[in-house]
Amino acid sequence: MSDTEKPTLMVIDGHSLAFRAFYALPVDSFVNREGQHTNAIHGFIAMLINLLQNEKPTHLVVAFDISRYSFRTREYPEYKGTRAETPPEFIGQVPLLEEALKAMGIATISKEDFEADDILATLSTQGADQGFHVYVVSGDRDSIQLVNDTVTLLYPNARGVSELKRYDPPAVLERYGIRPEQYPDIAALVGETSDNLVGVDKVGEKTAVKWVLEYGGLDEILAHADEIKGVVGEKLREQKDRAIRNRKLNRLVTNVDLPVGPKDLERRPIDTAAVREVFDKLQFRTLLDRVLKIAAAESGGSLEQTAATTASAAEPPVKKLVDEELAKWIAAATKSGAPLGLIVETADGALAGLGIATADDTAYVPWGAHRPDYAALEAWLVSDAPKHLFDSKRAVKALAREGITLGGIAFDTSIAAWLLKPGGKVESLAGQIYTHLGETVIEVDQNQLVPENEGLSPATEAWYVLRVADELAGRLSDGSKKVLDEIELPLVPVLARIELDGVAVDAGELEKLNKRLTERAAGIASNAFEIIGREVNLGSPKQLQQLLFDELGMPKTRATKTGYSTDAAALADLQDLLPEPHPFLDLLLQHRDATKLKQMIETLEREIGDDGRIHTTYGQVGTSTGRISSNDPNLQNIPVKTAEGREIRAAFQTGKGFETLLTADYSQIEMRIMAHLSGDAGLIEAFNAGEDLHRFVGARIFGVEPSEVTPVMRTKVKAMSYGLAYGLSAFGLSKQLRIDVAEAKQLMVDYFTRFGAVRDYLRNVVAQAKVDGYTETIFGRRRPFGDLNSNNRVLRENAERQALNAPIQGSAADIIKIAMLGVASDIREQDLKSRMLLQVHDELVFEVAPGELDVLTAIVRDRMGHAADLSVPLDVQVGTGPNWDAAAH
DNA sequence: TATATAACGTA
DNA sequence: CGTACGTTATATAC
Repeated sequence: MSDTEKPTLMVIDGHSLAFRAFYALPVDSFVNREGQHTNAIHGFIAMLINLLQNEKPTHLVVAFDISRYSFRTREYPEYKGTRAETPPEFIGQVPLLEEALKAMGIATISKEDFEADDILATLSTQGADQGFHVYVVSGDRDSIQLVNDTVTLLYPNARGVSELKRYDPPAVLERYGIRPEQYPDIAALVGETSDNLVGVDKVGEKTAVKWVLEYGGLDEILAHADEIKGVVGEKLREQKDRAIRNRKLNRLVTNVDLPVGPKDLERRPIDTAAVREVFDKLQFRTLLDRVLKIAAAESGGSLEQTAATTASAAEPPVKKLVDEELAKWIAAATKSGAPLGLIVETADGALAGLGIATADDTAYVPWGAHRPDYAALEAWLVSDAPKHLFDSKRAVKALAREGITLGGIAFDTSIAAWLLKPGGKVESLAGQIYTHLGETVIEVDQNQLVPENEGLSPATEAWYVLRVADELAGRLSDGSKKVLDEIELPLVPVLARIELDGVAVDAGELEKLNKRLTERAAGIASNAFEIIGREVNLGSPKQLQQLLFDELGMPKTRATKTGYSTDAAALADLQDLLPEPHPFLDLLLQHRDATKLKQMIETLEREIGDDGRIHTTYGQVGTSTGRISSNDPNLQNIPVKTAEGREIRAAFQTGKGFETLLTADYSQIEMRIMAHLSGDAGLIEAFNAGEDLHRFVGARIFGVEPSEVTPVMRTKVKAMSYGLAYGLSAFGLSKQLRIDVAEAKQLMVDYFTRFGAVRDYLRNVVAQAKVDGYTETIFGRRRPFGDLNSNNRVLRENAERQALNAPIQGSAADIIKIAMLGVASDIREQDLKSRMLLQVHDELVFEVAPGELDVLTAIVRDRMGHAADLSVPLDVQVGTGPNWDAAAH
């Protein structure tokens, strides 16, 4: 058998290389979405891939230590005794690595009472005997003793595991000047710090090598110990026991009784599905590509062929269809009643074409100026015939602009992916294809004016949507499916309608306010500059820090990542710490106030459309709790607290042809949800009493009559109540109320004495989430958590507060969404002209058509008030007025 | 030219 | 050391 035909056995020391990788790669750069560190796994797999490609082992195994105890620690308890505690970030990585290896078809092995090195020694010896060429991959120098003509050691260099140095006998000779089997003698004399094996004093590598070369080996050296002169000789004679002990411990066992031999370790095929799953969990995209490539190459075909076989089918060719052909195609495609994939191609928001797909056929419909006969298509679009979409709201809007009301929205891959992983990255379709199908498609760079590559046809995209939808649907829990079907999908057209309608804004009012603020800001700035004797950029925290803390020498309050905070709270603290208030600080705050409002106004002005209205975009898939968000512009953070801020709000007005604005908001919805979820009798009574909540609670806590609750008491109780749902601490409460921690603590104690079930509930939510790994809203919306059992206190406690808050905030989000659906449905059925304009988490704003105020008010009260059946009533406050501010109550 | 940070508006 | 968002200007890294 010639050397090239020899099978190659590769045995890898799992722990030592995972550890090397751990220290070679930055911990913080490799954290998956669950907060699990993955740097060691990443480094290990990357190394392994290189080994597979370069060395092409036919037989492969990774050996792991079972624990840090072995026969060696029994014989010599100090062995490896200096090893520090395992770094917390390393914990958990080995089991995941083993999982990844399993998916890759790579055997792992471990043996009670032995170290991985002994397994390496045994298998490499057996392998050499059985005609293998053997590679030993280890970060433990003791493995050098295994090297011979058929056994090569691959040893990581100082730079980590990306490069492995190859040690064959000549390389060992060059590095150490000895034969491989002599290495343990050297190590025995010198000692091994990492194993806590102390060597002979004064003997270093050079001396040890010299002796070994002179006498042949440790036994011979000790036999001739008397001949060795000087202090080293003395030490050797004194401490020869150390060397003997070391030599005993560093001799690797070559006859460990293993359940498998080299021949059993033939590489198995890579399980691409399992690899996808594990690597997805680890978020190893690049590595996944590389492994799949190897899998493709190894399964005999080219990558393309393999991709095609792993896919359920190859992309069907795209047919461009119009008129009669299109009508026929649709008739055939819809015959079975199975859902079709639908992609609405847009150019600047306008409809440009449609891609439609069945499981094995696709069609593209151009939507140019000329569209002779699309009746069949339009009928299908409007019908209830099920359609699966990606980003359905965008599609609904584009079609609505063409006068087509899309019906049958049966699935949206964006929403489904979000429900599975709320708060996760919102992916493009190409991203979803990659993440959920593991296939790579060409993606057009949205930032490029003239794209250099052509993306998929919308028709092909529609085909992929069907496949992604199948994949996602299978992973939705029953609760999530219900949330998707009964809340999120029906909400799509409602939100689309709100966005299309927009809200009327008085640009003139905004302009006037802007002018006033501009002058004000300039005045404040020049006053401020005069006080400090120079100009600074008041909008630059950096320059402010320089001025306040360096030049003016003011006391530093809260630290930030890059220095010290100059935010409003910090400046207030600062003002208190100074012997007398510094006028600059006050001016700075006023300036911030004015410029902030100014910026907001300018943003809004830019967003006013040709119709004189602002059309925000609602984000249905961005938040981690289930709320919707608003952007371009954000209409959920329009000022309300200050008088000047409310002037901005007042610029949102009743549009032409409408009678008034109507606002409706839930009062204390989160507290009500807490009362419901906790079943706290006191809190439930508070809400049923119909009295001012904070007054009622204050009376209980302070033991007075409701009428005797002072404003200070009420403020404290209010802060406590609101803080509850956020996981507020005594420290935070004291900070907010500017009282001492002891008083805050007492307040909390008193609160929970009266409302103990609330505390029990909040505790239980977190405890349950720790077990389940997720929280659930009243309606079954889930939010997963990874850090609840983290060893990192900051991560864990953050996750705990999030878990505590999620069911409360999320249930409130569910409730207002259900209310929106109800109101929209009634408006539609009663054919009202009034319309919903805004949603601000617990508030809805409507534009009321002439004569519809009473009926709309009734609908809104009813639908909002009965959106959920809680053990406390849902109180809805309604107000009307010519503008948003005036309509508040 | 893109990304991070600090700050601040809302519920 | 209180949850959930989006937007801005400035500063920094590229």
